Amino acid sequence: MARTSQTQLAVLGALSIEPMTGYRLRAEIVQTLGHFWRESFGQVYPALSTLEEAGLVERERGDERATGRSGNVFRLTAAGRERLRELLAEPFQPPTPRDPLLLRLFFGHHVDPALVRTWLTEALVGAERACERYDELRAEIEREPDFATRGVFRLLTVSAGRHAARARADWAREALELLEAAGGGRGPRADRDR
Amino acid sequence: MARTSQTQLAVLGALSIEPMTGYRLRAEIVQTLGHFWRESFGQVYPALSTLEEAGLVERERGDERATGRSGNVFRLTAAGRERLRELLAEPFQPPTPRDPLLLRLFFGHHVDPALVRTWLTEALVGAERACERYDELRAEIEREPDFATRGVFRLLTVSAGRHAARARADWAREALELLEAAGGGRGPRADRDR
DNA sequence: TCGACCATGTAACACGTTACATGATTGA
DNA sequence: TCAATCATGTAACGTGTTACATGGTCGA
Repeated sequence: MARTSQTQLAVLGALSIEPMTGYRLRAEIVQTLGHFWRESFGQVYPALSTLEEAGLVERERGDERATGRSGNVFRLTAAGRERLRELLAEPFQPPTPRDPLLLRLFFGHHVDPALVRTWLTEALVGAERACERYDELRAEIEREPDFATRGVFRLLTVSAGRHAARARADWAREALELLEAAGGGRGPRADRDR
Repeated sequence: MARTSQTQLAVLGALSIEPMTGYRLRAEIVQTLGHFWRESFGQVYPALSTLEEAGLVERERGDERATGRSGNVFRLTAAGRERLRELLAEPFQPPTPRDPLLLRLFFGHHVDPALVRTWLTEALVGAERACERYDELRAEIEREPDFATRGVFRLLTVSAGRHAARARADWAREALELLEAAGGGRGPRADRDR
């Protein structure tokens, strides 16, 4: 139940900014919420139908003939806006994430040290790049006209990403240094423990 | 395919440390990998059966009568150990996580500023507590006997959690200050935009 | 006219959680 | 003897991804 509403929350939220087609909705989610959220077409379209049945969004057909036209524009109804506020007010708990890098790293003694270094280097580079993108994003947002209303909150989500990326980069660098110091750094040496 | 192997990887990895029952396996995953991984019983038992059929793990019955005995102990076979190395060597890509707090925060202008402050305060407190737990964990690991082999890698995963928690706490504090400064800090004031 | 992109939807499948049914062992 | 904990497994459900089928529009 808490889970079901997550997609609805994202969809209602996105439509609260502007009415759009399902296709564009998905694109906006990728573009704007992309660094902390994701939805696939397979979720967006069914969600829109469900929300329509519940009277939370309205479909405006661009044209009436056959299937495959210039797109249905969905807009929030008053009930939908109310529902959005309700969902936002509901309690939520962050799920323990699954981090594939850490899972592998935990069993790092089973693999070639060079591979472990590759993992960490990739993580480092990725995190550094993410940092830069967040800085650019921040600059963009500060230039935007609607800064006073939504801008602050958007900025906060970017800042969260920035902090996380910075931390990840720092960690990866430290980890590389620590492995170097621990002496596992020289040459491939797969273990034969136990 | 990449996904299916994730659970197998976790199970094989855990069994590479020590043979155990499904129940204990799950408990170890919660305890030891808990800050970056999770598996439910509903996944662990089927995974064990699958792995057994594939000859990657062996089941040792504690006792032969009826169902519900003192438990089946599973141990890695040679093939299982090989498979673990294979899985570890396979490429992987970290999925975009879904952060329910950031999703809500992004639409924060729709809700009472006091609620937003609650969200951030909870995030701050939670992250600070996590930091402390990570520090304790580090101390524990450094005292352990098998530090030389697995210890380093375990330490790295703890350090990753520590960095992430620290970053989250810093971010939450900054966010609270920023909202305070932005003047949204005084009294409930739900928006009536658009 | 052709490819890129906009657009809609579904079906199959993979992944994961929760709840339930069942029973043994152990220590208070 | 009673509760807690160890232990096994499944069934139902919900969530989420991928691939496919289909067609419109628009600019090169």
